Amino acid sequence: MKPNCTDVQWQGRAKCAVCEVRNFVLFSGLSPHDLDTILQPVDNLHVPQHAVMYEQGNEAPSVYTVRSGLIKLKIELPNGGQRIVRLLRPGDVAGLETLVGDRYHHTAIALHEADVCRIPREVVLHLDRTSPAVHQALLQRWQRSIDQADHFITALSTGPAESRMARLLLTLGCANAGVEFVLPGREDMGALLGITTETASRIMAEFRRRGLVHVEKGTYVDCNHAGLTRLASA
Amino acid sequence: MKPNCTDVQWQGRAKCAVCEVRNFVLFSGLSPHDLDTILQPVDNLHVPQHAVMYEQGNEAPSVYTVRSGLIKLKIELPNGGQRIVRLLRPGDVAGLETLVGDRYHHTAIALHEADVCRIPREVVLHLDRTSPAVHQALLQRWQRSIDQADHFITALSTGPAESRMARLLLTLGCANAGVEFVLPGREDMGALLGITTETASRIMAEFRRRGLVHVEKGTYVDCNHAGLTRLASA
DNA sequence: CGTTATGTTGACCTCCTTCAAAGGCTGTGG
DNA sequence: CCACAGCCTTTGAAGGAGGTCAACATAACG
Repeated sequence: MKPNCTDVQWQGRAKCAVCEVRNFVLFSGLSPHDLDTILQPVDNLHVPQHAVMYEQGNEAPSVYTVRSGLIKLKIELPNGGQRIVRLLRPGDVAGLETLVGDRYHHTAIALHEADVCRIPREVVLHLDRTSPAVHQALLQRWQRSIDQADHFITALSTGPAESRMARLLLTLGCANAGVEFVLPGREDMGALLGITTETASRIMAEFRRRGLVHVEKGTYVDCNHAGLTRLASA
Repeated sequence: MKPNCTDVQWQGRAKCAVCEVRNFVLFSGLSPHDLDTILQPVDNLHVPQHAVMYEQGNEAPSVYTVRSGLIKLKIELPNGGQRIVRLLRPGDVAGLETLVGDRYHHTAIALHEADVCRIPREVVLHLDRTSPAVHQALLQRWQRSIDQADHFITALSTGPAESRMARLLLTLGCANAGVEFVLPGREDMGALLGITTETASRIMAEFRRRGLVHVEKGTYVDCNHAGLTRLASA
């Protein structure tokens, strides 16, 4: 039996007042006092790579905000497969469906080691009612989810596999400079683009041969932004 | 020059108090008095088939609720093509992005003759702030958009074209009984599924040969629900 | 140092696109 | 009323893109 290193780990009560991405996330409109009193029940969690935050169909007691890392939201397909429908980065919110329903609609898994805050639905509902700023921020997150879903349809599910892969790399933050960014495994790429693992592998290999991407030492990726952009719009 | 029968036509001020789908749409929580006073600026519009309600990138002054008919939301692709990212039926809302931004994110076109109510963004924003019921209804519509987008990714953009087409027909309300429902043109089917018009045509022809659907006199469609369901989960 | 997941590559075949042409439906004008 | 144009749909043939199955390599991990 493996050491249980894929379990979500509790890091303690969140210290929202000093949170470095607070202005970025949901509670930018709250006063320091509100932060201390209202946000008591917020937990600060560390999510190791491949750990499951919550599962599709389960009771949904909490909303999560991403502080660092990368989270994938996937949906199980009737035929046993799976499809990733969203990628969440710092500042994004997961589990908003809890505000209008009682079940999670996706399974949330960390693609890359992440830190998240777990907020009970009641806290969010209360803030939504009492703080116009939080309310507005919520609407914005909701809209952001929609925009991202649209992007998955138009950019990652449309056209030949090669173009989609180029768009995925650009979406992941692929820049000319050797900026480190998370490169998902081939299987996840397949689930993101609606293609098979083998095809994902072939395309990545081809990109490497053509000098469109250089992968060094794991996740350190260097890529040809211009070349990928050309492919993306084909 | 054709008679301009594809322009959106003004039908007069909306009479929300007697609207037959009111309980279905946004304002189910309002008192009759509120309906009369607050909803003054709401217009009742008739949208002929193929008419454009609004266009992607344009200034977004209004939200629309669908009272009857079928609306498609499409996005222009960089390479000149287009992709339909959502289908709106009675009770659905279009243009919610106006509440957090100032541009429409899609082009909205009637797939089938429709009746809609046009509501100025300020009215919706005001009601969102003052009526908890409307506020909750708004959140639900937002979530519904997300669920539909997810459905487009998992059901209409995943797997072989034949399965996707089966899922599309089921999504459109294809039932065993000879229920009348709107059958989009082949080109729209292609834009819905991310396949070419020819492939859409071929698959529909094949479905007809196999007795999975019967099309009589235009839009009157009879289909084999069980058979389509089998294909859909393949 | 074997064992197991993950990535790569090849061969083959199916599915889908592309390009092209023909058929059918509708509206318009003679 | 018919002829014709225009649009949508259907169908064909050919080529390419991607799926499938299988073998192998590489890397992670006990």
